[in-house]
Amino acid sequence: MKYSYVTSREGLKSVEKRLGGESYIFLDTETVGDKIRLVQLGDREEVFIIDLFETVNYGVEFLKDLLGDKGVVGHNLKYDLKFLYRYGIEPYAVFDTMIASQLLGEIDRHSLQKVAMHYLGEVMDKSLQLSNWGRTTLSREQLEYAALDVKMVKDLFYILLDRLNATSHQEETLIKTRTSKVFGLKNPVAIIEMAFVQEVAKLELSGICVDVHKLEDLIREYRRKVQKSVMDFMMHNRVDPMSPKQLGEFLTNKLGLVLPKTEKGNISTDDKVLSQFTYHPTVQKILEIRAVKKLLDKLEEIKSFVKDDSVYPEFRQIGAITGRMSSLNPNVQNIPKELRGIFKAREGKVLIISDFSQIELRLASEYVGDERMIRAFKEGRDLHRYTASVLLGKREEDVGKEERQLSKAVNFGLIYGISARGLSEYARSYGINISVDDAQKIRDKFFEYFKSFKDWHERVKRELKEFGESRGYTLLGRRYVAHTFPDAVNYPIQGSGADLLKLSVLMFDAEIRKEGLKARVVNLVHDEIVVECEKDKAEEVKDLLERAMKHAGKIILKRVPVEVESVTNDRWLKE
DNA sequence: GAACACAGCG
DNA sequence: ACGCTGTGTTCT
Repeated sequence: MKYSYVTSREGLKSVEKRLGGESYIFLDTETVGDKIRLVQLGDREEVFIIDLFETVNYGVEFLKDLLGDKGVVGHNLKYDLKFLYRYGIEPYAVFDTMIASQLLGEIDRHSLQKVAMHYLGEVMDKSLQLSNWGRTTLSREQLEYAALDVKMVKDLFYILLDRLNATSHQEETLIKTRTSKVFGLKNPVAIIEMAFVQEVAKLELSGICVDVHKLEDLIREYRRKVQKSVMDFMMHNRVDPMSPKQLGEFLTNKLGLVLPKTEKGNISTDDKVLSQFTYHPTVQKILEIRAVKKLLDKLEEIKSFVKDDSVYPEFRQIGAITGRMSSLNPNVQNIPKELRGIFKAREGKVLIISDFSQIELRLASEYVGDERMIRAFKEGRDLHRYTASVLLGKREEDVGKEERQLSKAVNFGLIYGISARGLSEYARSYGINISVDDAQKIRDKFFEYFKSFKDWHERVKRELKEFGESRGYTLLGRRYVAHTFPDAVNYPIQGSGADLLKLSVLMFDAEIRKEGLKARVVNLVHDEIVVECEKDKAEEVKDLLERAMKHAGKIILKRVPVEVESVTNDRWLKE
């Protein structure tokens, strides 16, 4: 592959001449600390390696102009985009070969090395990746290495694009997007995932502001509490209450409790088990210590990642096999509700917190096409109450709190493939005692009424029996393969939820740009979007966010309406 | 360092 | 029960 090393204004001129007319180009970067050293740009035949240490300001200006109206193709572009955004460089559209490989699901690791091996049969030498990219004069080997990644991405692009387009799902609304037009991409899930790479890059750059004073106060308070309680407990019982093994033996041998076994044969001491023995003050003490300890752990996790009053979590765009994102360092998707108040809007700003109500049940009824449930949603009914009235043969207004709770379990059970035994156990944890037989009757009644769910479950069971797997697509066309019944009923629903959230964020971003407003997404939690914006724009941004979510809802769900609930607050609390 | 138990969220 | 991640203990 031909490459040239560009270190001057004249060099950039010839890059402009060569690439200026392209609608998309192949891109990679090599970075040193928080700076970009090289930006490699290529077309089908040639690679230009632009040295930003040599071309400094005018190099950056050049890239802003060049990429502003172009698509870029790269591998793991979130990484490159975060650097480019910091320089004010923003490509018009994005195609990521790593995401493409993840969507195709043919391999389970997606480094450029692995993807190139699988789709091209190429062996890549990565030994120069960690070489010194900060040295004044780069070696010939380093430049060749820098050019090679771009060549590999180019070869992969055409193959992956074809493979993604080879699926049948189409969605007119999405075919009109930048991503689709620039790359000729027609697969709707790929269209949203490619565009979403830019959203994740921005999300990671935004971070979330933390009330550090409050955080530190709470840590001090909880640490004192835990230390004292653990000391007391050990003095009295000569057992470490934080050790499940010691605790299991102690509770069985000294207190005479009959505890169930875990899968591996250990004595189970989890909260669910212990909560049945709360009449015992020692057990109560253990539960109290744990309750404080788990909060303390979470606070310390957050604190360890604070940098000038914010945390900057990493988000994995396709973190779960269903297509959901995951979050880490710190994980901001599992913050206990009572601690969310330590996250706040930055000075002069507010947070807008919007979520979809009962979204999985809505998606499930759309997915299976259950006429009765769809009608109930259209009529704006309280679904759990409605189900209870059906199951118990009562009027909706006569359904009690516990009865509604039981129906909630049944409704969720549909999505998770619950058994009669599972339902009976679940009900017990809510203080409702029903036998396995009764649970079976309730289940039967549910399926008799919501017939499409029965057909669905039977179809899935048949597929599993016959083929050992159940394959299918989410509402937007995301592929999945499941090997167990619970997976097979859960994946399409959870996956459709992921489709919906991602599309919502994209539509919000598009609207924000169109209106020339400033607002940024600071957290995403499966069915919830948290946005930060100036106080005096809060109303406008909130309306826009709700409209975007509802619009996305209409695209993903053709028959079932979605409902969105929003709160504006200076902290991450729904009050 | 891996495996397990536990616990938080949707 | 389905999907995740983090912490701590225990074992190899």
